[in-house]
Amino acid sequence: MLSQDPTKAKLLEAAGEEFALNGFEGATIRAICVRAGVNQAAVNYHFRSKEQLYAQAVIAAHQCRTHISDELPLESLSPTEALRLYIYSFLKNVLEIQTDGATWRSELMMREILHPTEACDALVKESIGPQFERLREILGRTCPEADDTRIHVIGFSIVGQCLHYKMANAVCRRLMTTERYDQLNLDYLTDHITGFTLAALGLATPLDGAGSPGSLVQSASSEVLQ
Amino acid sequence: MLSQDPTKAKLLEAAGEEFALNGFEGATIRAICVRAGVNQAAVNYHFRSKEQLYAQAVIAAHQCRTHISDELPLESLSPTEALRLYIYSFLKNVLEIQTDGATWRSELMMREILHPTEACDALVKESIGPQFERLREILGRTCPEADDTRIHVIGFSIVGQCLHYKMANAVCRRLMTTERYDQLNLDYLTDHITGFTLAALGLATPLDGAGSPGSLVQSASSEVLQ
Amino acid sequence: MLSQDPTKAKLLEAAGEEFALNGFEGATIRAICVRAGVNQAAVNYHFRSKEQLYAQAVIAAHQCRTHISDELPLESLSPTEALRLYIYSFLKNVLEIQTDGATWRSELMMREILHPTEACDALVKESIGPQFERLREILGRTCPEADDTRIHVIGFSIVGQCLHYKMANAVCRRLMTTERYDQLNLDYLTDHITGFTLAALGLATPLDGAGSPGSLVQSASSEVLQ
Amino acid sequence: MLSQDPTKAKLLEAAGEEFALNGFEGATIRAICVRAGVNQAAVNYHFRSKEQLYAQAVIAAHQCRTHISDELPLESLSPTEALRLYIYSFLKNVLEIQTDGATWRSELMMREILHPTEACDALVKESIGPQFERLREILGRTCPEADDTRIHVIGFSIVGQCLHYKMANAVCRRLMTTERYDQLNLDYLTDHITGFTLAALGLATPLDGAGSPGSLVQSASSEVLQ
DNA sequence: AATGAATGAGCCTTCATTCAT
DNA sequence: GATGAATGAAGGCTCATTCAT
Repeated sequence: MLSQDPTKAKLLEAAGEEFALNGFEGATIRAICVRAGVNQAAVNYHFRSKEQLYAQAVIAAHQCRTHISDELPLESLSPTEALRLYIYSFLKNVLEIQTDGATWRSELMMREILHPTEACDALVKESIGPQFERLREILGRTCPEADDTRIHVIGFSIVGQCLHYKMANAVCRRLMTTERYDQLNLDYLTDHITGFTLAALGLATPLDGAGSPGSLVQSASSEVLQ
Repeated sequence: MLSQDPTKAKLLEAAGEEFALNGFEGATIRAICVRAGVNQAAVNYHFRSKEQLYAQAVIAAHQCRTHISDELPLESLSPTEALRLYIYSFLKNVLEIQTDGATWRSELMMREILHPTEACDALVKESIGPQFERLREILGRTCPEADDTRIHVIGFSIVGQCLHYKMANAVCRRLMTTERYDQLNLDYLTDHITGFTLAALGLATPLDGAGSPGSLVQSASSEVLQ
Repeated sequence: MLSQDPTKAKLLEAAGEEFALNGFEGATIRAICVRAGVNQAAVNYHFRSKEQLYAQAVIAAHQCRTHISDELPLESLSPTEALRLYIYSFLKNVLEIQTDGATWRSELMMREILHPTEACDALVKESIGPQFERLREILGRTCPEADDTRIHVIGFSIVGQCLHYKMANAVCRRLMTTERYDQLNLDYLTDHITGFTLAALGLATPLDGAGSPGSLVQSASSEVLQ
Repeated sequence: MLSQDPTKAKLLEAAGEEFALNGFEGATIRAICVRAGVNQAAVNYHFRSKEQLYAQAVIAAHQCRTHISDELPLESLSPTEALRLYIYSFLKNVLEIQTDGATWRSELMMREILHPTEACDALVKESIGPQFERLREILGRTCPEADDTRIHVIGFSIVGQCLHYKMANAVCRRLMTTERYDQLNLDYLTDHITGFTLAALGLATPLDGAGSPGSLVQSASSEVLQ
């Protein structure tokens, strides 16, 4: 999928995992090559340096992610339904409740977002940008009178709410009791963020804390946050 | 304030800046000691290891931050006003539009939040926890019917919106034109997040994008995001 | 001339330049192949190893040099004239005041002379030896009573004087002012070494420093040492 | 003598030997440290890099050499005697027929002379320059009418003759039979070069090859060239 | 209490070489 | 015959740490 060359592909995969786990400085070429099962000199042969391997790994990682735009028929839904579906899909991606259970792609992206390198441009252009564009389309339909800047900050409010559970996961866990924290599964968070947002946009009744709106999405999984 | 020992204090300050700038692995003891103007062996002498220096530096850093709870008389305000003041204060802290212009304390906290170490417990207990508790008090008054879990996720929604401009700053910048990005100063963001949140809670009219509610806080500064 | 195989020839040429410039250890196979415009594996394919490439390059290099014995009709000259012509020709070769301006062949020979490898035998046998033999013939005519050992050391005295300006060029330059150093062109050195040698052999009046003997060789060039 | 610091001194000594033996590129820091019996990281601690270690080693090496100017009372001798003594001393130094038998200092100097680095300036200024100055003083007395340039080239003729047996030793050996080469001991070469030079300067009868002038210097050694 | 010197481990990179095609 | 891919070994260097003072 990424490359016909098995060595290069193995290296990108292994590098992604190591960089996600230990960061750029913390990861070592030796560990990457051991994980990939290739010779240590292969990194400098296929990529010129550790830096370039990192950049390529980041780009390769997000190219493997499932894009929301690919799987969601947002146009055929009402804005309300589309928004809920978007948030659900975004959360699922972020919390990486996915098929293969590989959690490192999101980790790598979070690192890149917080401390951008030269790979950030490509990441935004090819992955984050199009994904955010889908959100702006939805919001454009729900808030026809908002200007472009306001559409952006509304989008950021939505994305920020979702990403918080990835970025500040450790803090969230420590701020709650274990029992309460365990309630924060995908459905609960989807309901909350969707309800919060729709109410803010005037598309639903404000939160009163009495109950949660029914979930539009049938989800068999109720995994808690990792 | 940090320590009676000048060498130790200098070391903690220098370590905080280096760790914030380069991360734990990227920062070197040599650079820290050069910055602090002390001998390289001093780190292992005063602290036992690089790890412990990092932990102490994190704790020392957030002890210097101005706590919202210290400066805001939230009890004497209406819930709406208190919330706006909280968001304003939080954003100002996060965006580090502060007196000394030292941006490294927030950087260090973001690193610790995203990749928690043993210092995370102390950070939450002594700094983030009390701060979040103030928010929960405000929310408890505005949403008397919400249970504790819901109070938490509402709090996370607020905090997540604010932190997004710190965490994903590089991405936000790339998703907008420079002109629009430059609009996102402290006042604008305070207005937006406050309005978004109040509407979600039924304390204000929903956003329609037509205009921004007037600012409760008189702010002389209109600094854009760094 | 060197080889029918164009790849092999290009490799030898490129290797000679790289080895001359950086020495055996300093030169890399990659740089040689880049310069030759061939694949990196070609060296180990055509030659067995870096060592053998070096040896072949040294031999190939001195095979391209113009031999004094080829261009000088020493037999038809008086011993005095022959000696002057030999010294002139030797100096010209050493100082590499030549047509193509390629200075690397002499460099390579100097390296081999100072730190002989297995290529030294061939170098002496095929290039230096015959050239020295011509000098011995001349000296045999001027010093008929000298034994073979003395002929050798007289020859070494002549060659040593000439080579000094190649070998210790950097030192000579630093021992003189720039103006005086610039006087040391081919004619001046030919006159000096010839006069010095002829006087030592009783074939001319001793040096008194008053002036230089007229040059037998008409030289249009007055290049200074490089 | 070089330094009070034992590690630094050991390192300079070992580095000199390794660099003399294998050249800058060929010598490895590991071998140097093994020879010096110190840790490999000591090189980067005391000197900043391999380059600077090399430069310091060259300077340190020639500072240990016995200066002709220190041991020869040239002023009390006739010019002829002084010249012979100078040549004898120079040859002894070059051929390194010395007490400790350490041949590496001359080797290192030859390398630096042929391929000068930044250490060359110091080498000329502190070691070669003063030594050559003594020769110029002697020549100034024997050739009162020669200008400065001519004094220099006469000096180069003398030094060139001597150095040839060091620089081109391998070639000399190959150009002669072993029996004849073995005749070239210190006395023989001193006699030859002195006679050759004195005759060239009109201070002795020209060479006729019949015999060698008696040696002024009583030498117990008759070592052949190494 | 504090420091210059020294160290073992490990880093990234480059080397000459070989392999599979 | 010739080459892109891959490799084991070693390179110089930097790291956090410890030692002796």
